[in-house]
Amino acid sequence: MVMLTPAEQAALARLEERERQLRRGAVLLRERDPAAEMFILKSGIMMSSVMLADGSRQILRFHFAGDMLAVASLVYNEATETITALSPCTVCPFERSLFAALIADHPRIAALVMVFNQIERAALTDRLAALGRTSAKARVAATLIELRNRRRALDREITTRFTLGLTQEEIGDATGLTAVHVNRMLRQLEDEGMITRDNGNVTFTDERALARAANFVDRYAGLDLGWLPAAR
Amino acid sequence: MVMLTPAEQAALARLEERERQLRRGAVLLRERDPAAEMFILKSGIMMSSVMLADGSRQILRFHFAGDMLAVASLVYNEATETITALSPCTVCPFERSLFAALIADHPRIAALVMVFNQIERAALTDRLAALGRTSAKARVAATLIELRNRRRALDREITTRFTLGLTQEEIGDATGLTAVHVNRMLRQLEDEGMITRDNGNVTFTDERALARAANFVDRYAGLDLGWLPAAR
DNA sequence: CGGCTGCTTGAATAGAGTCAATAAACGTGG
DNA sequence: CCACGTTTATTGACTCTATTCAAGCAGCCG
Repeated sequence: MVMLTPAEQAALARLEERERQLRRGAVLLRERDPAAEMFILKSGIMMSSVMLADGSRQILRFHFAGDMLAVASLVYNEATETITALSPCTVCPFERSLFAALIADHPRIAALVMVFNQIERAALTDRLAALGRTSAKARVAATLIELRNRRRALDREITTRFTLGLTQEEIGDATGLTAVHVNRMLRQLEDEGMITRDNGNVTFTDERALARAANFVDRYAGLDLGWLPAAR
Repeated sequence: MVMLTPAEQAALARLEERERQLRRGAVLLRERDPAAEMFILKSGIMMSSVMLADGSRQILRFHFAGDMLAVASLVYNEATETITALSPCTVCPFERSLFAALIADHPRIAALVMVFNQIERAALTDRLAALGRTSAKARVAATLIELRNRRRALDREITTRFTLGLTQEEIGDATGLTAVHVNRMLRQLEDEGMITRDNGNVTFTDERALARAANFVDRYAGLDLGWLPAAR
């Protein structure tokens, strides 16, 4: 989408010098723990979540390969979110000071980071609107579509069938529902012919209807990167 | 908090060369309209919101003096959010190309913009958790506290009494509730002795209890800006 | 085999929405 | 300054969506 100069590529590569493996369920960073590191997610799927006073959990975001994690470490001394592996993962940790140097030296990379910030902001506000103003069924449908799309972005083989990789409780924590109600909504989507399920996999059987049920908006359409500053 | 060099200050001042006045209710930017401008909010209170297919509205964020608006114009050709004045406002419009030049020339300002992005991200995720996992009463209480705090940040006179400046319907659109239910929750907070109300003003009579009811977290505590690159 | 964890379903309950009617506040033009 | 129309606030009665509680089942792993 955007061509990077060799110098820029080399600078980015420095962020990926170290690697760390995580098993499903492993916690990369826990809310309120001191944190001065950031991470690139190299492979696998992770999530970030927060815990509320009453012990309930809200999943904020799912992370896929290529995402930059714990960017809040730039600004906060303590982690604001818990980051957990949903599948076996590889992450590349780096110091925030290294990142600071990177954006000071490479304004175009700084600009690109802002681009991703804005895309993420759009994703968060879509979820906000979904939680505030859409039905349980719509939220579950939207979650299914988002998971499929992000998986598909990394693996062109994937079309209508994919591995969910989440428990129904996790879907509930992402959508603000109970696991029980998530189950009922999945059943309803199935009964209405929009999806079928077979142990952990979901198949979209009427994607049009599912997208309609989900109030889906594609945030990667309509991107415009023409404003980026010139390479240095 | 952070000292800017004269050159940096001058560069920032260029963003505020033009001014535009808005009346309450005026729309600065409408969702899906083409947009290549950004804005600094100089005075007044605004909100950004999205409209859903069924005509319901979700308010995403309230904006106060000093906020940068429509940052998504950096990345999207069409506005992703509607931005509306909640009081008489003054905004300073500028081209996104001017902003691109600014961050290319002044890495420290680029870094500061990222800081604000992250603070905003934290605010959005707090709201996400509130919508997903807290009761109607908690959401209304949290909204009251947020409005008071942001007003107080600009006007040290304000302590426990402040002007709401929002209709109950607007509070509902921010919290994902109906206006009717917002009314009931305000009444309940009043009956329980946490607030009192007099035409459009709210007074906190038991702030401790209100903060507890709201699950409140102060996101401006724990900031750490030591990582910022050196001035150039 | 036995003990998890996750999935499924039903019945009862609670929290928030809808509908409707009234009252109060506000704004505007005469 | 007042009258009138509009928006906003308030409250009650009823409905419905999602939660809670509970029980049974399936699959997986040591």
